[in-house]
Amino acid sequence: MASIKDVAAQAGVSVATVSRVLNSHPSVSAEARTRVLAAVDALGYRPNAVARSLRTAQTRTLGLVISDVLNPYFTELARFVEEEARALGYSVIIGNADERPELQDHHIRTLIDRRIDGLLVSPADGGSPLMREVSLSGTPMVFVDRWIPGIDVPVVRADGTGAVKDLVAHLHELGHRRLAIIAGPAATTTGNERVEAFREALRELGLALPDAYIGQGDFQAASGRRATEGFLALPEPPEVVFAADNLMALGALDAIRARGLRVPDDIALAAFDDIPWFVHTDPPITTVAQPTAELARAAVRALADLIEGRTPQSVTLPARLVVRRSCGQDATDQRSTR
Amino acid sequence: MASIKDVAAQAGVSVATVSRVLNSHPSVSAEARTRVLAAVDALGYRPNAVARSLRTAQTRTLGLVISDVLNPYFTELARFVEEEARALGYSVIIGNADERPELQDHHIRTLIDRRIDGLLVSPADGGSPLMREVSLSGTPMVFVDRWIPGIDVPVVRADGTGAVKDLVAHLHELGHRRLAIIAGPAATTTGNERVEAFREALRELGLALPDAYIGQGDFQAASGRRATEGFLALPEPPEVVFAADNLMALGALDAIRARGLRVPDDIALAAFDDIPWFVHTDPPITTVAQPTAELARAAVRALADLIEGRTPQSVTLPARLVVRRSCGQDATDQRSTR
DNA sequence: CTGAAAGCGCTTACAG
DNA sequence: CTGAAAGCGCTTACAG
Repeated sequence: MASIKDVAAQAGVSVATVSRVLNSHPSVSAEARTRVLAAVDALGYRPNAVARSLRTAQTRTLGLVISDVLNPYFTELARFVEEEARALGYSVIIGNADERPELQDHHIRTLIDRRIDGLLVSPADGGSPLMREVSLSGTPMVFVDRWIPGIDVPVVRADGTGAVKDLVAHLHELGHRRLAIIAGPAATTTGNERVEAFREALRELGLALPDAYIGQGDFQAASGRRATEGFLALPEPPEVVFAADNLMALGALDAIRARGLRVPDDIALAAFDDIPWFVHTDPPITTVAQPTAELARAAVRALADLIEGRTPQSVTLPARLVVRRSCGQDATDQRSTR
Repeated sequence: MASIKDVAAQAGVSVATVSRVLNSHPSVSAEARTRVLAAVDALGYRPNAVARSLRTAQTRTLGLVISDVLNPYFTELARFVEEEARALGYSVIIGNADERPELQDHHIRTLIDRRIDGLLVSPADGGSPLMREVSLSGTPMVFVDRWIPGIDVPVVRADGTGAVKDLVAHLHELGHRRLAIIAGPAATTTGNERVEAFREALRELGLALPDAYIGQGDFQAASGRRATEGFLALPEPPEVVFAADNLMALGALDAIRARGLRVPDDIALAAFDDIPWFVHTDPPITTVAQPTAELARAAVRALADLIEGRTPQSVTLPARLVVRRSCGQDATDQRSTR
């Protein structure tokens, strides 16, 4: 592969001049510029990003550590993150933690070793010592979706409180009184917040959330299945199951089917996170939808601000309720809402 | 961030010795090793991967260019690719082409500029000049899933011929005679092969595949919707629609629902690519499943072989039919197959 | 076993 | 406007 030296030789100038042309430095004669550009073209020269990074101490690369790529919510988030980063001139390297703290740390390590300019993370757990260390070390860092109390970095996330309240009101209107939730890991903020929003919304309607109606999940399908099996084995099973993410909802559906029950006739189901497939499940699933694209964009912008020395903003965007048919519907409202 | 110089100073040795310890070079005294390790620990030193890459001319990084991350098939592929790569000591950087050739080229460029050790690609189109150039330039490269005739690199893919034949036999048994397909882009190998396998299977049963029953899609949901609308508007609509990937099947479902028709009573539906949600759609969808994990592993191994100077192997793995309920079922076979 | 030195491919103050 | 030189943080032949 041709190096800057080859280009300099071919153009009959110094490597300094080649570098100036490549970086559009103003003080280069038109003639030198032409000769360099011709040489670049002739040799098919491409600057070595590794060398450039070593010299400039910046990689124009962002690290994105997400808890589970297979979760469509995070896949979508990752896609929009890359899109916005590209628009701002950054590449992004994704690290998938598979909801495993040690894998998360592995990726953070690797990313830091590669000297990424900044880190976007949706922590898989309550936060490892490494994550705290990284934030303290001055590496620009932003939390997206999930965050860790006590680590002082900008947070870009959705607030589901209002939407969960709307959901509970919707369920109440449909006559449901025994509502259960499959929670995410207690160590994650989203795991907690969704349960608390749910509990609070129930309380306002004078409904209780007994412990037996709180299933402990880990945002993965299998845990949704297990939790739902637990609910169904109860002497008085709930009338509604609310899964705190889309994968646990998938598991819940599995469990309900396996029991030979039907949604919403035998039991209602709602989920957090809207995904394209929810329109086509049997029945279409009522969900709390997050503004994924906007979250991704705001997170990237906050990180770029931090990297480039501007003041970053924490952002909280509201989630919203999308009513479909999985919780039942009353006779007066036969239209299905997309 | 501490550099190798700091470690050397702290340990009272030269940077050469530090480097040797870090790379477990045999000829280092036990005492020097201890001192270096202690210094590394004290300083929290991590080698700068950028500098190391510049010096060694290798990045221990693989590039993976996929045509669409939002397609669950590719998401899963990417996940397993990263897993296997990690096991072999490589990181992977994913480039998402969104089925757009120019975006694909952008990612290939960026990846090459970063001097990745090898490139895994599932081409979004018939292959750009750039892709050919890269393969010729000696950059280790392997095609996965899709490939480009005339570019001589190892190919790791699934062969759907047998499974498509099984599918067509299944459809024929259920009494279906008018079968349509939503094809992928003609420029992609998977786009072509699936149509050809389908056509051939029909031919063997004495059935024709009229042009009107071949919808042109692009592996995205919207195209599946359009193609299906076209089929349904035909004077004699097909009895079965076979979508050549899972996203077009999603679009087909959209179109069928919008028309107020039901699957499989009014029209049957089958798809290529199995994904977890197909179990929970209404009805569960009959598909041709690819051995995604095995494909990913074989592709990474082939690429590592190429990079490390061994002889890589092209691999073709069979896909298999998974029968569910979206094509109807006869009275004697009431069990639903997972 | 160890260190001084060269060099990977760039960028950038410095001097002219 | 231009070039020689230093230096980013490593690794590794070479000499001892």
